[in-house]
Order: sequence, then structure tokens, then C-alpha cells
Amino acid sequence: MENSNNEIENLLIICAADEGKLKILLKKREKEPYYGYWVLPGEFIDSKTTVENSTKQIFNDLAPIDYTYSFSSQIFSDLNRYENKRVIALTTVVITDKQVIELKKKKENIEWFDIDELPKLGFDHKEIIEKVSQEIKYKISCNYHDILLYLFPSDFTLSELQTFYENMARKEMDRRNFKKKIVAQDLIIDTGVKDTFGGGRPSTLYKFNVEKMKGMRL
Amino acid sequence: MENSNNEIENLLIICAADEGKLKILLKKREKEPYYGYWVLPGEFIDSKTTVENSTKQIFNDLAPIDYTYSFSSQIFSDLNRYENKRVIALTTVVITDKQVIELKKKKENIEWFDIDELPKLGFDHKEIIEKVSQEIKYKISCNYHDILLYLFPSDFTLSELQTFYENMARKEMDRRNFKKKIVAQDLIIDTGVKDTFGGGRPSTLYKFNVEKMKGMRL
DNA sequence: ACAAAAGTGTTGCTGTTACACCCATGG
DNA sequence: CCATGGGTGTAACAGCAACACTTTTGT
Repeated sequence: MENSNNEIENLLIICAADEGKLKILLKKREKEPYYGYWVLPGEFIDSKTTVENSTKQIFNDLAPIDYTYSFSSQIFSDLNRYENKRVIALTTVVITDKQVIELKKKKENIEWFDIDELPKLGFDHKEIIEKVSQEIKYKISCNYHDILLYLFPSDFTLSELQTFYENMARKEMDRRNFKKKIVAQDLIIDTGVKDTFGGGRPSTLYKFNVEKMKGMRL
Repeated sequence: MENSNNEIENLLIICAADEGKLKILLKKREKEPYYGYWVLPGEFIDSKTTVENSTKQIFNDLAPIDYTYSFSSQIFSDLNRYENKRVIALTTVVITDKQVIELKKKKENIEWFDIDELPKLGFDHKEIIEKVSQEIKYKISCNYHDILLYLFPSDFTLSELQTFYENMARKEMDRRNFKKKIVAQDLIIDTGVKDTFGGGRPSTLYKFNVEKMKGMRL
């Protein structure tokens, strides 16, 4: 009862919105077991570190910027997660900006993946990601804790936002109705800038009206 | 990095709906420190136990029945939670039936409290309950994971349900409109039984239409 | 007969859905 | 000039909000 002597790891589910999809940052493992497999970035937590500090440390090691938002998600405590010892996994979801995607080039062993199209994963990380991603999608689809503000901190097009939202909530919407709903609540602001990338008519770039978005349940 | 040597406790936030309020089960502490204060039921997790099994064990020690639903909530990992050692607290929310309330008589050191009117609490449990209760209330007010089915497993009156819902979502509703909304979606079934308790006209007892409630977001 | 709580219906309003054509750009 | 994707308005409908009086019971 007194000395429990458990090992604890903190695994990060680092997410960003890109091209209407939810992306996750994975790391290619460079030692056995699971050499060459993809895994969640993480570390063991020692008795001098809080989970919050551990999260900052892991994140800063991958991208030298601050993330904007994180929350604790599920706990995985099966006895046989590792071969020779018992390790409890705490999972922390970190929401960051898609611009961080560009930083991947600085470290060659990390890569973004579509959260629904995962590569070969080590340990029980496939199961972990699948369970946690359901929670994330649910939270996004009702804008829990203003999570959309963190997923879209900078300019976005309406169709980008709509495609993303449709993927999270798993339902399709009419383009005009989607805009009306959002404009009626004054949730977005026209930046005046156009996005000329890709074929077709340039699309307007919007940003969120932060004050109106706060506490807004979608 | 290898031997983290943390101690981990699993603290239970055991909740039930009663008289329109969210109740929490607390235990009176029988030793120092915090002798005589109220604390969350819990235990240290050893390396042979999963969090899920630990939860079952703690719960069964308090009430010899099965609980119906639980989920992992927040993690508290401040370095100074205990005087002489570092203990990480995992919190597990357990939703149970208010009938368990009657079982309290079998153990004299446990008691139900309104989650918004807490007694003197030991350790950092006041802070923990306040943080976790926000999450629970939010989840109830959108019926996350069909949580209402577990809070009201047996018959209830409409005003009981409405008062409870109003307290969780922190908004008042018109009695007629509340009923219409629920009846329109076919969420409740008239049991044919009346509740004659208290003054005034007897109220109809309903039960949830389980199939219709599943996946229903309120 | 009075107090307490439950039951019920209508109307206006607001938000949601369904739907089709034109516009700006690049190739 | 054609392909691509973006932008816009209206009308029917459904869900939501506002609102007051009657019924059943216990005392």
C-alpha cells in the first residue's frame, strides 16, 4: 500500500488542423524494441517533475516554440504494456498551430500524419491514439474549452474550417448554411486578405472573433 | 529516465443525482494527518493493479454493489501534495445510483454531500473536487457518453430531472417547454406509477427510453 | 378552503434546411 | 474558353421561447 513503485510515462498526442484534417505528430523510434516503428513522443516522469512540466519539455524538444493549449486525456494502465516492467501511460493532448508543421524539417525523425491514416505504430500506441482521437474529435465538434481557437489561431478559409468541422462531427453541411450559421453568431472576422493558392476563385481569409468564440458551444 | 519511482493514488469522485442535486460520496479520515477531515475515497496503486481494478476495489469496499459507469478524469501531479513524498493523483469519476445512498448507514464514516456545499476537506481534495466537478457538470449538460442514463437508472419525476439539469447546465427552463422537448424526442417512458411523496399533486414517474437516449446530445 | 406541486396548449419567433446560379482566377 | 473552387439569397419548415390557468393531493 505504501511504496507503489510504479513507472509512469507521459505520452503526447500533438495535434494540429491542416487541410481540413486532424494531424498528429509522431516520432520514428531509433532503438529496440520497435526500432523503425512510429511512436508517440513521450518520456518517463521522475519524482521531481509535474506532468505539465514534462509536457512542456517533450514539446520543446520537438519544436522550439510554445504550444498553446493542452489537457490530460486517458490513462492506460494494463499490466503488460511493456515486456519486463509495469508502466502506466498518462496521455496529454497538445493543440498547436499547423505552422509548426514546417518545423518538422529541422528534425528528420518526426512527421505529421492524418490521425485516421496511421503508419505502423510501436507498443500499444495505435490503441491509445484511436481511443484518444475519439475524445478529441468529440471535443472539437462541440468546441469544448474553445479548442477551435487553438486549432485555428491564424487565418483560415471558410471551406478549410468547414471541411475540418465536417470531419470531426462526421456530418456534411451545405456551404451557404454553414457560413450563415457562423456569420449570424458573429464568430469570424474578414481579414481582407485573399488566399490565391490552388485553382479557382481566391477565397477570403478569416480569423476567429475571439471574444464571441469563448464559451460558444457548437 | 528509467526508474521513476513515483507513488500513484487513485481517488474516486463517486457521484449520484439526488433531489435535483449532484452528490458526492466522502469518507471521514480516521488517522493523521487530517484526522476527522473529509477526503475522497482512494488507494495507492501497486505495480500489480490496473486503475480500473483499483477503482472497483475501492468502490466495493464502500458499497457492496457494482457501479455502472466510470471514467478517468484529471491528474494532479504537484510536487508538494504530500509532506514527505511525491504522490501523483489520478482521479476516477464513478456514476452510481442514488439508491446506494441508503447503504451509507452500513458504514458510519462515509456520507453524501452536495458537490457545491463541501465540508472541511483534507489534503488538496477541495481543489480536486472543484476542478473535476466542472468537468462532470459539463459532461452531464451535454449528456456526454450517455451519462444521464447512469445518473437516472431508475424511475424519476420530470421536475427532479429538470431541476438537476438546470443545476448542471446553469440555466433555467420553462416546465412546459422542458417536457415538450423531451417528449418530442421520445426520450422518456411513462411508468404508470405516481410519486405521492411530498405535498401537492402526485407526479408521474418516468424512465428513460434507453435506445433513444443513446448518443443523444442535449 | 387553502397551500403545494403537477399537468397542459397556443402563438410568435428564431434558427435550420433545402436549393441553383453567378463570379474570379489559372491554365 | 474551360475547369476549378468561391460567393451569394430566398422560401418552407422545425424547433424554441414566452406565456396562465386548471387539477390533484394533504392538511
